[in-house]
Amino acid sequence: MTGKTRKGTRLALSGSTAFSQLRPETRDALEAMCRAKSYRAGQTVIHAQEHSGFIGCVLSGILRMQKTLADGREHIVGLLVEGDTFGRVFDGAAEFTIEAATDAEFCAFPRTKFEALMTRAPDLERAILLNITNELDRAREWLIILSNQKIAGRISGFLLLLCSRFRDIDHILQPSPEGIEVKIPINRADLAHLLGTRPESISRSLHSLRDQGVIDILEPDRILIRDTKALALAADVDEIEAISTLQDLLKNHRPEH
Amino acid sequence: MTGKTRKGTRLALSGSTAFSQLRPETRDALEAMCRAKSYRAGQTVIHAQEHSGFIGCVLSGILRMQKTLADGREHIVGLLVEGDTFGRVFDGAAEFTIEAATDAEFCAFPRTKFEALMTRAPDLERAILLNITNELDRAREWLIILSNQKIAGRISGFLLLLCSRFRDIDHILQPSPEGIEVKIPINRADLAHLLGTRPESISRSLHSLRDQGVIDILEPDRILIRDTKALALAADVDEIEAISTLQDLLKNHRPEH
DNA sequence: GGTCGGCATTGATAGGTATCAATGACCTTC
DNA sequence: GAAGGTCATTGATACCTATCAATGCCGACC
Repeated sequence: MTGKTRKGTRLALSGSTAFSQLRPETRDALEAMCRAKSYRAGQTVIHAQEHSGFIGCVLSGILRMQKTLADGREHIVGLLVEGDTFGRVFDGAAEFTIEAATDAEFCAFPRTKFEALMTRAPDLERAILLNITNELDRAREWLIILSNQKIAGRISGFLLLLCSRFRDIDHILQPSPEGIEVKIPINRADLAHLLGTRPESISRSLHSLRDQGVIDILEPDRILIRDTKALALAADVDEIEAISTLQDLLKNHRPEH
Repeated sequence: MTGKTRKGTRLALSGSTAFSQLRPETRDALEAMCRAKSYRAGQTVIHAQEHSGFIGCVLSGILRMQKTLADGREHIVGLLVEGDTFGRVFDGAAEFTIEAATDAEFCAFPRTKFEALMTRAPDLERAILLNITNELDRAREWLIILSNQKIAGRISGFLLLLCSRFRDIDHILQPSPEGIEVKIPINRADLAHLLGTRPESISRSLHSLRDQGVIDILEPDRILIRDTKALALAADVDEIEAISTLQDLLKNHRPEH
């Protein structure tokens, strides 16, 4: 069991965008202090306003970062997938609750030890800095997507974001001759919370996009993107960069590794 | 002129949340490398997709961070006020354009020198890390505000955010016996871009809030918050934390220093 | 096999917002 | 003082979405 944990962790740390550039010594130190954890869908990993005792790095599954509003509704501010890190370093309590959207595993680094290592290993501190910088850009891209008045536009933006962000995760994205197949990793209610709307509207907009021939709905959570250009147009986003991402995906059309 | 620049910079660096905790040597090094710049309203400071040559720290005025969409519309992802920093360190090109929303001054640190100092001075690197962590939280708070379906709710959230974030900047916030007076630092069009809507809707929602007695519109850009509780309710936000911020403001009701 | 519960979908309706168009207030400029 | 421009506001209308309600689908569980 320990062996299994170690192996999974090593894979995760080298695969993670945050930790891929670390010096071997630093990575060894990280592996030595980490402990694998697994949660079932719906469980809470970190409560908002609580000083979490660890920094986490997702190994598998999806975590959602969210805030519960005064009226009980929840809004999701981000999803965490394999390779993503979470938890605050050198700073106060978490602002958002983190819950498992699906069954999920992650490795946890004790906060105190992690911070001590950061102070000792400049490459780790630099890696964290770069990681947060990217997170910030992603959060701001979300702002753009959420600012789209029409729900179909937000969904399009979401699908495009999945394509650009999860392009190497083949259980989410799967290029095919007919287009790009996207596995939506969360249910309609979560998707609605993420896009600032309601499940009914998600459903209607998705089917509207299908009727226009932009996408196909293979299953409720499996979408086939047919017309990349129309999708980018609906998303009202920088067309050129979105399409180039999608074209890349279609070209790299690897059968399987 | 040099003297004036130095003085302004020193004030800014100690007042800035990002740099307030630095060691004196580090701050001196920063001051030595910085150069004051000023822009007029509407001018572009950094173009999106460009490697900016400097890191900036706002001294006065308002900068807006934005992205131009395919159809020519612009969406604002954040505002920068005095003490805020901008520009990317150790990473690629900027994702967003930065423009002066009002006449503005900031001090610029040459990127290469700044990065060299960061590598040399761990306290600076740590300060930047904490700064970006806070930026990230703020961006995610924006996500919550933008997820509000009703425009009046978004405006309420925006006003509350101004109160919590700019509580020490007295040319923006001014507590009074009747409530809190807020100076909105941007015009209706920018506010609409920020909140993902249109100027007409901003106007209507603002006047609707006035008719309900929640706020007063002293001038188009001067809002008096009368009923803090109703505002928090409209914003659909964590009532307790929002109200406590506002109560604090009303208590500290300093006449002027 | 049958029942229950979660989830996606569909329908009907009321309410809110985008959009187009026009007006008015204020400031700058000549 | 007149003219032009920017900006906030107001009005009318079509469109879109939230909401409530109901149906159908599917897997879990007994």
